[in-house]
Formats: sequence, structure tokens, C-alpha cells
Amino acid sequence: MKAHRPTPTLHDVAKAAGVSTATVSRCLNFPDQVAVRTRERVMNTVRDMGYSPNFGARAMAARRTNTIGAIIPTMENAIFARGLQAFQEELRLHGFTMLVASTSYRPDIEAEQIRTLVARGADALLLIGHERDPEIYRFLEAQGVPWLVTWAFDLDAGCPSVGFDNRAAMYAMAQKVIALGHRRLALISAETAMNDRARARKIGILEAMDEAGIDRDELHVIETPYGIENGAAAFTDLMRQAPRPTAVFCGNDVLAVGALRQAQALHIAVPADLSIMGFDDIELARVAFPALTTVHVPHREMGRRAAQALVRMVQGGITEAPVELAATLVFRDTLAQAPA
Amino acid sequence: MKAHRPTPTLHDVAKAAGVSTATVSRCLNFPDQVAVRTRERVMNTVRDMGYSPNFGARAMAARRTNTIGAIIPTMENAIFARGLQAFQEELRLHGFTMLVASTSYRPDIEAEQIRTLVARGADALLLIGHERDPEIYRFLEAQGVPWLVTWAFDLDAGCPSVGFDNRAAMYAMAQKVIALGHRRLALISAETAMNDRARARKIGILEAMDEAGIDRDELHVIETPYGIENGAAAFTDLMRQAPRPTAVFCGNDVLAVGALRQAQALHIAVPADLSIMGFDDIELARVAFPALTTVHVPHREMGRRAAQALVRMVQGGITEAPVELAATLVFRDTLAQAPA
DNA sequence: CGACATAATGCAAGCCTTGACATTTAATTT
DNA sequence: AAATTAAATGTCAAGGCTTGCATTATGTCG
Repeated sequence: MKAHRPTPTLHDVAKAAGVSTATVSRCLNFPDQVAVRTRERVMNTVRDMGYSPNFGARAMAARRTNTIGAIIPTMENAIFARGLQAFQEELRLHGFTMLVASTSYRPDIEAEQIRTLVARGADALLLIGHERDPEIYRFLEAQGVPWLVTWAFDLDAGCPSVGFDNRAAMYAMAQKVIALGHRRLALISAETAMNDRARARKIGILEAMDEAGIDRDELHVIETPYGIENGAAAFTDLMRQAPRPTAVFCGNDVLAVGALRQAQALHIAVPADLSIMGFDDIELARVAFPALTTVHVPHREMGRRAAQALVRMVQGGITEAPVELAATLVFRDTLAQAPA
Repeated sequence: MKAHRPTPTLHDVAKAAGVSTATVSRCLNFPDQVAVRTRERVMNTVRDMGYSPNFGARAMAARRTNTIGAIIPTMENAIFARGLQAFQEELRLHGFTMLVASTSYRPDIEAEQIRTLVARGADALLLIGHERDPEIYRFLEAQGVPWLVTWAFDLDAGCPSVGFDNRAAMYAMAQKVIALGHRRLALISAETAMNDRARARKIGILEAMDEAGIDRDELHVIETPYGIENGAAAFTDLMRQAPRPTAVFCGNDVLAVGALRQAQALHIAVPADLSIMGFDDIELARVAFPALTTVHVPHREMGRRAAQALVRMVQGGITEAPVELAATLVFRDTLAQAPA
């Protein structure tokens, strides 16, 4: 007899329902192992007593938490937000809950967050991109925590992933741009230091230039952090040089919208005098004026399938084969023939 | 001697370092209760063995998980994404991790998710808005899980909250619009059924109309789900009636941008012929053309302070007094004098 | 009706850490 | 040097659930 009606335990429920704790546990976890009559009685008791299993005890006994962690650069970027939403929705369908941590694009914070989520009992981890200290992969290995890479696809990395080929997508876009007569090119890129996606996108452009016989020096690159204002500032810098580029690639749509707005402010006609291309196809791209030509990334599908793969990895203990999704070009109103 | 180098336990570390488990535990949790020499030895052992505390055992013994849950309608909406980002950043500073669940604006899913996050060991919960089945509050009470409401502020609700007064903000905006001569008003609102924020915003407009002696029937209201397309469709509906409204309030910026684009498509000059007002002040509002007049919501500060308050509630066991933040009007280019 | 197969349930051993309390060691004072 | 106090460390029970295995109930078939 405790003092103030403590939260009931499995034991209490079992006693009240006149069964063993094992039976109550099974009612909750494997209902069809229990006879219907018994099950109904137990479930009613559970409801009546307002029983809710103790998380710690459960995690300890079962050695899993039904929790999957996602570690992303930031939630503010619509691209991750949408993928994450789909990821969580799919996780829910399978009875898993999502832990989220963000890194602000900083490798040190990412490493810390990975350890934190593992310590918090994440059964598996969603990571963005391949590039990180090998030590981290060793850690995950040692802890036996399955993980999966998204927002990138690189068969050579030889790890489970659900993503798309950043290089190929940007390569296709650059081909198209070059075919429209553009020769003086520029790229406003996210910082490439520890960002394999940004680097792959840049490489895609360079390879298309190689192929068209354009000197790589013709690509003027500015790296800048995420943000509309940063895109605008980078664009201003770009326009200071002579001769000006006629086509400006952007590492993502947010930078592209910044560039686009700045072009308007500088009275540069888009796409008549200058073309601007984004990457990601977030809502902003459609709403921008003129509507942005960009690369469509299947965020939602990526999130959904990543969730499915991770759930399988947790439940089956097996490793999933990499899945490549298609990123497609979306031609709107910011790309045109190079000016004469 | 186990077979394949199992993950070391506290016991293993203690033995290896030649101390008791309690000392190792203290090194990890309360370092300054342990002599420096001992601590260093222990911490080295921890590092060498790659020890990481077992989450379940820890949760069980400590009766807390250092995890706080956030339950929001959707991550795709930039408004929540930004607030959530700030929330998580602040949580991290205090050593807490964030669990996220989304409800798609559905009360039944919200109830389920609240139970799920509690079952997953959330030490406290962040909720959006006040309105929900009283049963849920009883459940949280019974489970002893502290919670806090954000994105709304209502002193009468008498519960811990960090938010702003939706009604007052919209009231201020409506006053301004009416002062500019607008009399035929419209509102494209999110669905108000189980959404106290949307309802409060609508009431704010109605109260301003009362005050100005405008009949409440002069406000034509359309409710629609979230989304640019929905905003556009609602706007089209609105324009079918005669006489047309001269000012269209929107429940959020996304709907407003949809309306704005549709106005352009219908060749209705904004703001010369018609004014459009949003709510939230997300990035989209600044980038839209013309830039959107809207209500600025202090997302980041709200998220940050909500995190601080919840951490205090978890650690101190005390209830926090409600905090009201200011939502301010941002006048850009979609509001002007009513046409003659 | 007895033997046997199968379904349902019970038993009890972990799982690993925390924290109250006890004990030992070190430092300080008299 | 003894007495006192504070700091450091140790002991050990408790915490609630899962799950392999054992046992009992139920049903079927010859």
C-alpha cells in the first residue's frame, strides 16, 4: 500500500487481472499469443488502471527502444524539413518514434550528436551525406547501431543509402545550360569543406564543362553559408567582375532566390541577360518571380524509403542495398539562351 | 568471458579501473564528487573500453531520460520548423534530446502521439495551442509529465505557456486595415474546428470590425487546409462574389502567398486594387512579390524560451508562469489604402 | 476414453544503473 | 598525537519489463 496512488506497474495489472506478468506483457506486445477472452480481460484492466509501461524497464529488458534518430544539418532548410516529415510519418506507421538532432553543418557537433542519440538509445540512425570521420563509423559499428545515408548516393561508399546522385543531377543541368550557349559560368555554392553533396554538385558542372571543351577556369565559384541574404551578397560579388557570367548555378534554392532578388535589385534581367539555376525544388522555387529553374529532389520519397529501410535493418538485423532515386530537372522561367 | 567482445558495462569499467560501480557512475554524472586522480583513471578506462552507458538501465534507475518531446502539426510548415530548430538547439545546451512527432492537424493523431511520446520516456512535452480533449490533460497529470503550450497565449487557460496573443495581433492588423478605408473584408483561414490559434485570429478581425461599426457579415470567411494551392483556390472563390472584398486577410503566410499569386494570375493589382495580409512572417513573405505585409511571430525566441521553461520544469519540478511574447506588424508592399 | 499435439499461461532469471547509506581515508584542529 | 570533520569511495537493494523454458489447459483423433 503506497501513499498517493502510484503509477501502476505490470505487476499490479497482472494481479488485478488475475494473470501473470508475462501474459500482460504478451497482451501488449504479441496480442495473438494470448487467448481472446484473456486478452480482453487484461486489456480492460490495462485501460481501467491507466497503465502505461515503464519506458526504462522496457528498453532495458527488450534491448531496444523503438526509436530512430535523425541527424540533419538544420530543420530550417525546407529540404530537410519535408524529408524529415515524410520520414517521421513512415516511422510512425511502423511503431517507431523519431529523435532529431541538428548539426548546423558542423562536423564536430554532428559527431557529438551521433554519440548523444546512440546514448539516448536510438535503435538506428539516419545520416545526411557520406563524409565524416571514420572514427564515427567505427563507433557505430562497435555499438551495433545500424545507420543509413541519405541526400546522397555513391555506390563506391559501399554503405546503406537512399539518395540521389548529386553530381549527375548537376551535370545534367550544366549540360543543358551549356547547350543554350552559356560559356561564362558561375556557381554560388554551399561550403564544400565537409559537405560531399555540395562538392559533388560542383564537380557535375566541371565535368559538363570538360566535356564541352570549356576551360574549368571559366567557372567562378563563391562559397557561402546557407541563407537568402548570403545568396544575394554572393551574387553582388559575382557581378563585380568583368566580363560577367551569363549563367549562375546555385547550390540550393535558397541561395538561388537570394541571387534572383539581387539581380532584380541590380536591374539585371533574368533570364534575358542572365540565367539562374537552383537545386532542391522547394516551395520557394515555385513562388519566386520569375519561377526558378531547378533540380527536383524527391524529398518525401527519400524520407519514406529511408524510414522503411531503417526499420527493416532494425528488425531484421540485415544491411540494406543502396537505393538510388532520380533527381529531375525542372525548367521554369530563369533559364534561357545565352545573350548574344 | 563472453564470446564476441560485448559492449562493456559499468561493472566492467569499474573492475578495469579498480573502483566500484558507484564511483564510475559518479565520474560520469557528478565529476566533481570524485578525486581528480581517480576521475582521470576512470575516464581513461571509459574511453579505452569505448564504454557508453546503457540507456534503458540508466532511464530506469534515474527515472528520467533527458528527453523532451515536441508535438507539432507538421514540420513542413516553416513556422514550426524554425521554432523547432531553436527549441532543439536550446535543449542541446542543457543536455536534453528532442523527440518529434507530427499530427497533420488531426486531434486523434495528436492524442496518440502524446501517449506515444510519454511511452517513449519523454520527460516533458511541448504542445501547440491549448485546445484538446481534457482527457489528455488528465493523462499527462496522472503520468506526472510536465508540458507547455506554445504558439498561443491565453492567460485564462491557466497553464504554462510561452506564446503570443493571436487575437490581439490580428486585431491590431485589422485596425490598421480598417483605418486605411477598407470595409469589405475577407479571411482565408486555416480550419478552425480544433485550432484555437486560427479561431483567435478570426476573432481579432471581428472585434476590430465591431469597434469600427462594421457589420460582422462584411467579413467573408473561407476555411481551407494549409498549402499554396489551397490559398490560390480560396482566393479564386472569393473573387467570384460581388462586390469583391478590398482586403483579404490570410491565416498564415503560405495561404497568403497562394492568394497573392492567384491575384496576379487574375490580373488583380496588389495592393492598388486589393490588399493581402499574411501571418507568421516566414521567409516566403519577404521573397514574395510584392513583399507580403504580415504579422511577425518570434519563432526562434519562442522555441528557445519554451525549451528553457521545460528544462526548468523537469529539473525543478515546478510549474512555470505563462510568458507572453510580442507579435508585431510588418508592413511591406501588399497593403494600401482601399481603392476609391 | 486415453494418448497426443497444440495452444495458453506461468515462472523466474536477467538486464545495468542509480542513489541512499555506510565505511574508509585524508585533512584539520586542538 | 588524538579528536573531529569533511571528502572520497564502497555496498547493495531496487527498479519494471521481457523472454526462454517449463507447465498446464484445451482440443483432436484413433
